[in-house]
Amino acid sequence: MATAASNPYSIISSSSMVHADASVMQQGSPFRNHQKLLQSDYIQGVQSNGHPLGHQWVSSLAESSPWSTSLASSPLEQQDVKPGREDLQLGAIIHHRSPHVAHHSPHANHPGAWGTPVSHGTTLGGGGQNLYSQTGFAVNGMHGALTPPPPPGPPGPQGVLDHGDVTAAHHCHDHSDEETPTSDELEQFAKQFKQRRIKLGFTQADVGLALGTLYGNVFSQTTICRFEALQLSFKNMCKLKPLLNKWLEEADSSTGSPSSIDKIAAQGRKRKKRTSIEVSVKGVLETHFLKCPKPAAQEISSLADSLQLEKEVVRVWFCNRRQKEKRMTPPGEPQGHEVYSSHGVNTDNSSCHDL
DNA sequence: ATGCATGAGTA
DNA sequence: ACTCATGCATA
Repeated sequence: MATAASNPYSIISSSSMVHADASVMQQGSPFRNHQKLLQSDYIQGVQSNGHPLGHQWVSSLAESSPWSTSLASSPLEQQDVKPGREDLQLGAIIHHRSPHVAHHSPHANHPGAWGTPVSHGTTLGGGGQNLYSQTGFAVNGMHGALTPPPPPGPPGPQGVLDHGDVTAAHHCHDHSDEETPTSDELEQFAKQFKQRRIKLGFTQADVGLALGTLYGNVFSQTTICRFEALQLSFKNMCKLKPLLNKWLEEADSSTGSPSSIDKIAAQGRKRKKRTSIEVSVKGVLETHFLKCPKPAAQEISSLADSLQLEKEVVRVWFCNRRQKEKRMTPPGEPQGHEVYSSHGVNTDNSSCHDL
């Protein structure tokens, strides 16, 4: 009975055969002062021909993540090292980094330097790809023949995005970091990255696509956004940083290397419609989360029953909640500059029994 | 920018 | 079944 409040998997067969040319890509607009009406920047899923290029990017990078291991409070979470298995995916165009095994970092970082004044209302998020089959973007707006975004004139109107070094601007950030960066470095890099990205006139989505075009790893606007906002795990940040760093160099120099056009086809995937959970229900869930972040299966069932939600929805909610809590920007807390030494995410598997 | 969702890898 | 990386769809 509880399965009534959800829609079945929406079968969207909107195979919009937009024969729109790639020139419609307006991503190269110098400046989108009009922060509105561009929610669909490139909804023209240029699928001139469905290249059945089926390949997947398995990017399972595992690096040591000295995150909360400084205060001798966390034994370890997912410390795992799998040396040497990065770009053996689809024969990527380039091979970066060397599979150095076990590079433990001295991690002089403190797990409490993650305060970052992110979340400004820049709101130039490009929006999203509304198609399940996002295929062949012929060429990116990088140095393609399309739209080299002219650098905007405004001399640094983004005052807030400026450097806000905690101590001093002394560390040379021109290192091609082969090593695990510290939290501070990541934070600093993220800020600078966003700043430069905006200056260059690229959207987060553009960057994600460019990464795919350049290195074979496509990322969505979401990921880029979360990177800039430091809303990823330390490990994840470390993984993405080199890629974004390279992109910065490329975008900056924009040397005349004809970008390789290797594109990926998309695999049709029917996704469940996003369930909207009412605020009141969310409140209940949060309350339960505080009591027990890891409820047992049966408890989830009963919870779902009382809330009239699918069990799966509740389960996923808790999973996402835990992830959110693990991220560096604690939920509900205004990203200021506060040191939080206690990441009270109890990792114990003890499920609270409350029936 | 973020909420809900998927899936690979793992315990 | 969980974690973790990632993203579609949405606010």
